[in-house]
Amino acid sequence: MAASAVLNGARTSSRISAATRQRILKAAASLSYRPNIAARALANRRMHAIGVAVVIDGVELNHYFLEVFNGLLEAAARHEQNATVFTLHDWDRDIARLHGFCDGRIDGLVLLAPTFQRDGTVLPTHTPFVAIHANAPIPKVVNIESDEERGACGMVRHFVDQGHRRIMHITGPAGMLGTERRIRGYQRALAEAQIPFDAGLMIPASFLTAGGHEAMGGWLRRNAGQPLPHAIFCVNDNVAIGCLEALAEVGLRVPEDISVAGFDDTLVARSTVPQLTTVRQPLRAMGQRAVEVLLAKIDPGAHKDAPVPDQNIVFPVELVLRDSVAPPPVVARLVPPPR
Amino acid sequence: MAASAVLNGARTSSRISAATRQRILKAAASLSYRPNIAARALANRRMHAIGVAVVIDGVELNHYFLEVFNGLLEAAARHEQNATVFTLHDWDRDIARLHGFCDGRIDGLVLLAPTFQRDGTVLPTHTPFVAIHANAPIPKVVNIESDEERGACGMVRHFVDQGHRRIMHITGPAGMLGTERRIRGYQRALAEAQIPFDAGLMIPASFLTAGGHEAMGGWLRRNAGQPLPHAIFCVNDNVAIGCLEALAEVGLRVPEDISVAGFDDTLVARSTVPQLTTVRQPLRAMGQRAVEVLLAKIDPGAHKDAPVPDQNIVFPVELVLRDSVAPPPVVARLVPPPR
DNA sequence: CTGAAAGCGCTTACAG
DNA sequence: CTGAAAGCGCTTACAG
Repeated sequence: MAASAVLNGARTSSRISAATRQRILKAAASLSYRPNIAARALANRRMHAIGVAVVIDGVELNHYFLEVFNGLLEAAARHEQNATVFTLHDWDRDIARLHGFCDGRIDGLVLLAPTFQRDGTVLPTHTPFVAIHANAPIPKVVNIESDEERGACGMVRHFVDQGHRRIMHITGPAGMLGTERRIRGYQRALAEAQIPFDAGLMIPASFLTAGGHEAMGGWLRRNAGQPLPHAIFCVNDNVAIGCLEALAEVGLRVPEDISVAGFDDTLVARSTVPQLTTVRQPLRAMGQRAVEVLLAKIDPGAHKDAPVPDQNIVFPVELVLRDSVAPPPVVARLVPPPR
Repeated sequence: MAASAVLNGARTSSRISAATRQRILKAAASLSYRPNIAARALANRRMHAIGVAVVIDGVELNHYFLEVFNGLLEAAARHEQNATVFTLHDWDRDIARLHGFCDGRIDGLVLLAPTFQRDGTVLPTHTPFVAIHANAPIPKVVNIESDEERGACGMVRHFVDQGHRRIMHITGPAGMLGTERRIRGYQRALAEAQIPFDAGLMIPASFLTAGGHEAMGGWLRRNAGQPLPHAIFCVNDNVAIGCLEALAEVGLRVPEDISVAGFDDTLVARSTVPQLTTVRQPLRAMGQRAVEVLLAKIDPGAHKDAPVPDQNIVFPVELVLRDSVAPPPVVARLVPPPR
């Protein structure tokens, strides 16, 4: 008991005499004592570890994940928590594995961009959860999101301010909340500018670079000789990069011939040529906040200053103006023939 | 005892009658029993978790980490292990934290690109380790590396085959093994081609995109009007991207005016314009192998088919030829003035 | 085939 | 101020 009290610092109120304290410290040092975390966890019911569940397919660099994950790791380290990663293949199919993770090895779990399709998914009880970018509300789980509609609307407004009228939108997969919110923002900005919505200028992709490449490349092939859009708003930075690739393949210059914008402001947005104008989501801060909310949920007593919010947390977004957007060319361009 | 035997499958040899087996199974189901991992770990001395220690500064996207980490996660999942990430700031300063991690929460630890500078660093005993891309030998720790010197040599040979003679090398930080091995390969290929080594064509950078950008940008500014190199071999893909940025800033085209190659073949190498010619290290496979070696070290009995090797594991590298290398221009170029 | 018992290494009332 | 004791939820000889 005395050893436990001394070695754990002032966590307990019992008073230990200086003499025995020294005796214990010396013994611990000479034995190079290290507490066993499993035993401590068993007694405490606290692992000081949080889990992060995420779908990683490994096909393409997931910059989104890396940014959020960095934030999670930072916040976890700051609060002396470990972070353990659970990779899933599919949110619905792997729901059983999710239950398996909640066997005491973690104190709480961050669901990173969960897309449960089945209604009434039963999450493990007794394990606190928090979600980031959840695709649909999850009962009793706070979701951390950003004001994507406003971001999309702001970017399209920026296009309009630059003089663009024929504005294309490369969307994400159908049925995704992020996809829908961007479309709403896109349409709202068009309506404000009294630009009629043209369904032919909205083409679906995935969230991947390859998807953006295919979507844009295909459209260019099908529309050779037709008027080129003035500007393209892409559902995220990866898709924007794929779009840049497809445009480069037919010899179009960005932003001289056509403007392109992304969404997210992952670190790649700065390493494209030209650097990408995009909508910044504070992904790292969102990851940090997720950890803080989760810890408050795990131990409300220790986090009275920052209690668990009773509704979703919406982070603001901001436009990041770089080099991939410029006023449209004076002479309207046509789609060049495939090379 | 019976419950444990039944619920753990055939792990033990004791025979349980079908009747009690059913009774146990039914009870477990009706209670929706989940074993507590901490208690199991305490009894077993096995957490079924491996740790990954890595320095992440968070300033720049670490594609290298993401690739290796993906391999680690895949292999860990395949062997039913969790992977928990420990982020360090500095290998030497955080050695105490490293000891702290070895408190039973993990069964073994992967050191990802450790750079211990102090000699005789004392790693925790009783915890199995494996290293990837260690900067120096660590006693009793298998290191997983690749044949970087051969890769560097091969890439510079490729330059020579294309007709390049003035070949620049943007190196990594001094004192790093990876830096030195690439320099050795670079110099060997030059010697083979009887191209005299020119110290003015070897400029140091970091491992980061910003480092490549600065190094190349600075050199171009200092050498305006001088002959331009034919080709540039960069210490890794990130640096190559920074180099591409700096070249674009002064209006140089790759590969028409100058050729550029990277090293690693991280996924970004395919998303630059032009796509990057580079040396492929099988980073994902190296991550996977690290897990396998570690598991064999943790439990040699269960891995008799793949015992722990008694020396370092060296993966082969290969040249990946994309679009950033071409024969040099017919008319020699000069370094353009800064814009 | 079955189950009582000890032990894994901690923490925490609780009684001196 | 101090320390014996029970308990966290498992596993594993061991004795019936």
